[in-house]
Amino acid sequence: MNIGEVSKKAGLPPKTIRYYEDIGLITPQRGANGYRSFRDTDMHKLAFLGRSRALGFTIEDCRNLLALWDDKDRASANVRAIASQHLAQIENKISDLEAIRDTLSYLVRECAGDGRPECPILDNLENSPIE
Amino acid sequence: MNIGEVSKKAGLPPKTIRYYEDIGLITPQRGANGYRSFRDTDMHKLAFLGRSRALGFTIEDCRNLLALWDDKDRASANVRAIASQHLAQIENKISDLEAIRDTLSYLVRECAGDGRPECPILDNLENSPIE
DNA sequence: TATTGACCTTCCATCTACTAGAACCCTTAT
DNA sequence: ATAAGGGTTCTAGTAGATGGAAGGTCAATA
Repeated sequence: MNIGEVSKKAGLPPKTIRYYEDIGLITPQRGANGYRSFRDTDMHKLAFLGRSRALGFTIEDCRNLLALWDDKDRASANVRAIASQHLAQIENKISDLEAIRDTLSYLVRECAGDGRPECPILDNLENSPIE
Repeated sequence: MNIGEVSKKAGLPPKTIRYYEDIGLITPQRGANGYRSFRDTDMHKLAFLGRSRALGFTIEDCRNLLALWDDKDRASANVRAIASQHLAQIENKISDLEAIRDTLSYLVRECAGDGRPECPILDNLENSPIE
């Protein structure tokens, strides 16, 4: 399989696939013409990577998850540790964003948004936080 | 005021302040010794930038907000447009993260997390999404 | 056979918003 | 004189790709 076909099947752009090879996540073989030649295992890895990245795992997490996936003697505890650490970070990020959202939506509500210069949003950014 | 003092007052690292000068957000004067010499307006701008960034506005948004702040003939509609666009992005990001959080927390709950190799997390990453 | 067009290759640059570090200058106190 | 603690510039690196240029390959057609 050439990169274009793999790209369609895995749902990843060719550039991304080449990048993943660059950083050692996959190691496709090469044909006589120099083209990358992907086997099924490469495809599966790419699909795995696509889903891991879609869940927000970092590349390094993906690398570790991929290694655990390959290791049939793994302990699921190791997988779970990575996932729950990531989950905790997601939850923190959600809280942060919710706080920002609350402030922003309050300010947007307060702002007349017309032709006049008075603006609670700028007032807030100029002075200390609301509360 | 030298950069160290401004750094403490504005709550921004000196490196960041120099970077903000580099990209043209502030233009402090220089003393005879080559040191940056910050005036009150620079301080206010930096504080403004600190709060804008804390609300997640991009540097380009900050640049525009700063220009509107300076413009006493501004229309608050322009400020509100920037803020509500940003708010919409925040809300989208929150939704995305919540979906990820739900998937992850389900998978983490399902995984035994012991010494055995069986792992619903890896199973999910290997195959299609849960649902 | 020549050529077109769709593929593939590598390499370098760019993006965001800083941050780390090296090498060096200035000021003040001892 | 020298040492500490400022300040300066410069380059390079971070994460995770993405864009574009310059060129090689392949299958089909005129």
